[in-house]
Amino acid sequence: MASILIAEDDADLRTNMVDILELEGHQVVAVDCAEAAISACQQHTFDIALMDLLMPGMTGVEAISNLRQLNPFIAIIIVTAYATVDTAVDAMKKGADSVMTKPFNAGELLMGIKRSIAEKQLLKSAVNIDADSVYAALANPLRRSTLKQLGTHKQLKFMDLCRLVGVEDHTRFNFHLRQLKKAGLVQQNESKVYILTTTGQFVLQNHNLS
Amino acid sequence: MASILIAEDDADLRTNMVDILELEGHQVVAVDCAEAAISACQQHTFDIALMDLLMPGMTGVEAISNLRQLNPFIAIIIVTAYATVDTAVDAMKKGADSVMTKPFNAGELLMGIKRSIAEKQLLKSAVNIDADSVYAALANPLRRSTLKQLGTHKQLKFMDLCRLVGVEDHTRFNFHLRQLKKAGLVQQNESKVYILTTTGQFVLQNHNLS
DNA sequence: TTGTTCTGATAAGGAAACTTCACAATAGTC
DNA sequence: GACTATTGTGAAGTTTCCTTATCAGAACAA
Repeated sequence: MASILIAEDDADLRTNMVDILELEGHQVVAVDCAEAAISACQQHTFDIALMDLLMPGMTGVEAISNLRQLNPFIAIIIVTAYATVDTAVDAMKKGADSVMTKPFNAGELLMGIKRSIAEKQLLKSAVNIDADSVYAALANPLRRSTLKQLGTHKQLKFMDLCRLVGVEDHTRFNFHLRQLKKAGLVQQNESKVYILTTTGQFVLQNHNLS
Repeated sequence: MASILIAEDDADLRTNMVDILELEGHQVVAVDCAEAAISACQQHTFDIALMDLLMPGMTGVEAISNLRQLNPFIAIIIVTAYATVDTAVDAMKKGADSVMTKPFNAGELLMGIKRSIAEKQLLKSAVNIDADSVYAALANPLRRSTLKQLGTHKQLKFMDLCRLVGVEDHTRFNFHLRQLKKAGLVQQNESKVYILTTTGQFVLQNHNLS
């Protein structure tokens, strides 16, 4: 199913995790420290990395930036016995996708894996958008403003949108609106009202347009 | 100092927090539910929102998307007595900037505020970049590739960079490199080697270029 | 030295983006 | 029906972006 990397210095727990995940049909590579995880990531692109927090050498959290540099789309789950709210928050701030507390049973492990895959799936689909046309569309402040207005007002008629953005020449605005449509960020619903597409919503959320 | 919004249904704790923060010179607005916090955010732009998790009506986490839509740069701290690792991770996934556990003393509260301000400061400085030129620069796949290569190799000479990106015509590549320089994403150090600027590094981290 | 590669400036021409103007079709209003 | 605001299309024209070609100084090897 998924390609999973495990970094865990406790040999017993490690083999246990490998067994659980392989039994479920996942392809697993297990190592005993963060440095080995990084080099493993250089040779194979994993879907998920389960990183123990405390290991000899680098911690799991410290390795996050390295792993993500090698593979931007890897889901990183920090696993630790000594999880407090503070350590969990810190791990998330540093770029972890989730935090699991030891001990956990097989069901909890598989559930965590499943959820991470589902969450990454959203991002994967958003990456399939045409970066060229999206960036070109965002290069214009008028179009960024249009996207933002559509984000707040959800659905708007042509002239209302035009006035909100502050363009007096409607035909000029029409040009930019068509550019947004062509880039796949904006669409018209059945009653001709303009709304954001799903990619448009994604872009709006992730790009902090200014 | 900072403009802070507090949403907390426990009246005693609320006035206590207000006292602590006002004593430190902050400007504080306090409300008793998430809905009131949202409407307060419509009338004033706060730097920080301290949101209780469990309140009558909407939870603090549920309000996050509303608050952030009204003010993309607000730092949202979820405050709760019943914080587990799971609830903290969930809050972070939903867009919280940090999670604090009750009870806390004045020092912990002020420290949390201070840290959030510092972290947001980084983002604020990155927002000062000229969005027009940055997006225009990113609109070209050759330039995105150049940025990525500079991100991994840290510093590169002109021809090495040119070959890595896969352009045979160096003068054409030179054009795009200059565009990147003009957009403030790339610079040359004292020995003429090309490196990313801080804004370049920021863009590379936050934009998941494809 | 001579030649070669690296690094870059400049100018010309084409392609794409953007604006503006002119003109319709439609819908709603009196 | 007459009138107006809305929602477009299409064709100039202008500006900006991008490519290509030419040349030239600097670094470096033989």
